[in-house]
Amino acid sequence: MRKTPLHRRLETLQFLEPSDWTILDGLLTREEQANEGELIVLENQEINRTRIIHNGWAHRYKSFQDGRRQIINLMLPGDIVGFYAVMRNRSDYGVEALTPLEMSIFPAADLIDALSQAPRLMLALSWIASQSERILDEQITRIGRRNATERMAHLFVELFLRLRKAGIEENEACVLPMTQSVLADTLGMSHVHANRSFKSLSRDGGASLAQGKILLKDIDLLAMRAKFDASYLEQTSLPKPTLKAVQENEPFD
Amino acid sequence: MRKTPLHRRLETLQFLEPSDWTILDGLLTREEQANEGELIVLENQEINRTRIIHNGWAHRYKSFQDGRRQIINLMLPGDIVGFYAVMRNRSDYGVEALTPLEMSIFPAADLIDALSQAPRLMLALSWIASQSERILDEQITRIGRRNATERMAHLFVELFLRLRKAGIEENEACVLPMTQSVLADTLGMSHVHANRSFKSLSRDGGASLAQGKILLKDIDLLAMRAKFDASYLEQTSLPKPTLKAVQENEPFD
DNA sequence: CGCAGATTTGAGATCTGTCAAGGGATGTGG
DNA sequence: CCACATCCCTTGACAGATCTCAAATCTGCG
Repeated sequence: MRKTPLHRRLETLQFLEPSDWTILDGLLTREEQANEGELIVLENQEINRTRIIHNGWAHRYKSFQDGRRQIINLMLPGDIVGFYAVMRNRSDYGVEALTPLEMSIFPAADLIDALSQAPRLMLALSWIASQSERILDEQITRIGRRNATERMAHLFVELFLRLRKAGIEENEACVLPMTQSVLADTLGMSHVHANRSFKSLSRDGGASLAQGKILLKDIDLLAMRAKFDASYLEQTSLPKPTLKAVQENEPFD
Repeated sequence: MRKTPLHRRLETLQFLEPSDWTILDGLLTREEQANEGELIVLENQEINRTRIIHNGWAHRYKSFQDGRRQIINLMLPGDIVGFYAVMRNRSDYGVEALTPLEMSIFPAADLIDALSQAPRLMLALSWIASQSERILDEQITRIGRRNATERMAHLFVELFLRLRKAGIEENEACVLPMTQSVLADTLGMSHVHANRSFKSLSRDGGASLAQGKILLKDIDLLAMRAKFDASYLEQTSLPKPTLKAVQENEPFD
């Protein structure tokens, strides 16, 4: 099995044993592709598949009857789509490809089987799940308590760092394949205001537009404008007590 | 072991076997109390305990150096605090008691042990975790794409329904133990504007104030003002394929 | 009573949204 | 190669929502 961004994220844990990798790779046998703009998951539709993104971007969104749309999270290589799919009979969100996508796909129930067999894998994938949850936390904080430019700069820095962690090269991580409307729906603002905020960032030299793509030019500058604190994304290893706990029970202090 | 709100939530699944309940109760042996205003979890501090709320309210928040604060989620009876604590060495958020609290507390690593022993329990608690994630999704959508009054009405209805699912009686579920400043920090607005929005809801008879508590008076009315769609909270049972999958492997169609 | 914290209100400043229109790039068909 | 359509970006003007500041009122409590 080739090394996917998910592999790279999990490798940094230095925690899984060969048998765990084998079980993981057992899940990643079937591939799926999608075209730009394709809907991978439909809102309010049954879901029973889990996907791992190997290449390309997608977004997870909710839409209103009156046309409003909120993008909840951007899904990057190494992210899991429908981790909890087996626990729910309907999807409360949609997922749409922002670029052509390469993914693995498997029945969500297989995940449960794999995790019951391999506690370390369970821990490792829960670690991924916990990261997604922290990213949602930060999205809430960003939208709730930051103004438009801060919000945008903050998102840019987050995306850059997430891409790096998935093993995407720095120069590739600086190109965001999204329109300003997508940006607006992610940040909870109008596309007109998103444009004004973006212009403000590009005037400073933090970002620019090239071939219809957003280019991040000065991450440090963006981080400063966003008052960025990276701690919610940092995690190089599982804490020691955890590592022990998978082998043997730990006494309660 | 007495029947806690968590028990009641899990019971509705009609899915756990006696042995699972035993393992769960094994986790819930040690109790912890907290006073109103007490900090249960400190921001940027080590965490290695998981808590189950049995009684009372708390909130999970992030704060900025300049004093801004965003409440990410309100934690109610039956909710789990620090489900992923074992996977991270530091907490990215704080948790503060909004009322006196009764909780169970145990080392986060014990959760892993319990879940490795009991796949059905793993599934059941993941189901709880997936609900929290959907609630975060909705919080993002609420803050990102709803105006102030819609936001507030929407939160009120969500809280009412969450409390009901945790087995809290309807009349008790209509009393929210939070100030308008807490409400404002939850909804990402200023406390002044929160007050104006609240007044607008109370003028219509949807809510009112009594003894410093927010009283929900007409849930249907609030739901209408919020254009509330309850699907993200609904889930009476696990889908059939899942139930099967825990016993035996399921063929991939 | 008097304090501390919570709610309420007004006024003005600021931010953000809406509407409307123009410009630029890209792709398609003639 | 041009005409045209489409999608995206950009801008201005104005309306509306929300924030900030400041002060008044209210409430529970010692």
